[in-house]
Amino acid sequence: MSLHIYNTLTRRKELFQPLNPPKVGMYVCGVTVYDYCHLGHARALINFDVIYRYLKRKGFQVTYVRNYTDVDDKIIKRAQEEGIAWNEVSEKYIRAFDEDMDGLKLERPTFQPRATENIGEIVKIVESLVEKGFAYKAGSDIFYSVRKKSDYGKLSGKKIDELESGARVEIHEAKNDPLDFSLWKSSKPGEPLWNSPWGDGRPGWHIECSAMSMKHLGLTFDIHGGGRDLAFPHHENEIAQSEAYSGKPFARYWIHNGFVNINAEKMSKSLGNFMTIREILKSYHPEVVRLFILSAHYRSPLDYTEKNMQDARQSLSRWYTTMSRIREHCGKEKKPKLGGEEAKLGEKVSHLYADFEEAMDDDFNTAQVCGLLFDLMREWNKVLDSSSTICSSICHLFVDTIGQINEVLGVFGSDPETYLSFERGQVLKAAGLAPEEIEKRIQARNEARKNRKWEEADAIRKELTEAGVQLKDNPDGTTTWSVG
RNA sequence: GGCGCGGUAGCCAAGUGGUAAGGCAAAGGUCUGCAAAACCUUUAUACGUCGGUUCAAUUCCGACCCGCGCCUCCA
Repeated sequence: MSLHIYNTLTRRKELFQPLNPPKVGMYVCGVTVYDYCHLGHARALINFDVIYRYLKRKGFQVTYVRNYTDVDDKIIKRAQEEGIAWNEVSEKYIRAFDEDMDGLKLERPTFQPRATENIGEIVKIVESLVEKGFAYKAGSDIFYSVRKKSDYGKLSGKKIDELESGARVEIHEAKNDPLDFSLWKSSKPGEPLWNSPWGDGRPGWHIECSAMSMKHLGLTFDIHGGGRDLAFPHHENEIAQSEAYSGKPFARYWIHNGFVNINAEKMSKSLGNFMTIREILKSYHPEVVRLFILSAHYRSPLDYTEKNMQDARQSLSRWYTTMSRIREHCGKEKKPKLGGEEAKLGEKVSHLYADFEEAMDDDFNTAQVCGLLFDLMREWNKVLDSSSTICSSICHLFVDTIGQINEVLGVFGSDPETYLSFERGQVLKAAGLAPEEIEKRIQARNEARKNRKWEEADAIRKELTEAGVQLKDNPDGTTTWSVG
């Protein structure tokens, strides 16, 4: 099967056929750097990270561009509130964004252009739009005229007249039409400014993405993505101005991810119901965050609750516990023949990659991949429980395949011990316990057990359990502990 | 008001024109001094409601109800 992508433009899943295979150009709208990013941003970032990685895995040569919007009303407002320069604000939050990206284990895009570094390109496009009659000067501002092209609204399925009957369009007396949007804004005193044929000013919001995408990917390119909320007006306006400028189709496949909800409502800055990425990373391993996000399909709404996060954490702990068991068996001797359960497992393992690919080819169905993996986890535990020797080729094939899946999802493929000890560290830190302390308790408990003082032994165990530490009495008489 | 998306077990969540992946939670069992972990079994007469098409629909079509999103900055 080959890759099919749901295209917002056609509202259908379509076979993905790049313009110039094996090259693929992908542009994703980044963030406006005026504050810390929240989980909603993380979802978009992680989804497109996975899409980028999967396309590469499929053998495409992907040029991935994601911008920083580093000049904007909100940045200026923030700077004024804090009494600092506007670019101090943007610099600060670009750094924060980069830290969050690393925290979430995102791969860096091929290019991460900033609006302010592309003013020349922006001015050039605006000039051309004015020349061609798609844009006009009103006062010291330049506006794009939405009625100059008949297909305005094709991405979001909206019609200009219907939009205007809605009462929420901003009234700006300088505009010819309420839906016209600014390409270039004149600057007020104290605001950032660049020279232009229309006087000092700064770019409007939408034009930067047109300029930066076409600069790096060409006039027509393959994939353009972002959150659902960007489809209108941002992406719609990008299409209008870009196609008016180039006379060619702009992006061919439009991908939009769904929101992260809290109490069935969209997580957003304005509602104040958000969790920043850095807050979440204080309590959760990055892979837990990735698993939480990837366990739902990217277009579905995703509910953030503490319980759902804990579920993801627990699933991942179980996963790595099993992976740890499997690795132990990897080195063991080879058995010539496979028994019933083991043969069944071997069968599943052997087509795991194909199953993974089939799920991903179907519009990046990461939720299905998770199901696949947890199903296999049960199979493994079953075999591991019943046999002390496992055919090592199955172990190696499995670990190898998981490694490949991990390259795409950024989950499931870490060293199990590293992951589990991280989890241990977090629980211990929360409980204020040191490993040595736990060992001491275990010894005390085993002493009590030896003397058949069960009550005393159980009291110690209960104490540790309440601190989040689980004890496990092994068949060989030793006691080990784990968390979560 | 316009446009769009979605309603699957207690919860989260895939999926299919021929009677529903996976996870969590719950119950019973194996194991254990008791536990924990792991494994086994059980847990949706059925996928919002009502119609229609069909030999057959949860899956297609229509209407309706409910939720959400966009139409203003927003991932």
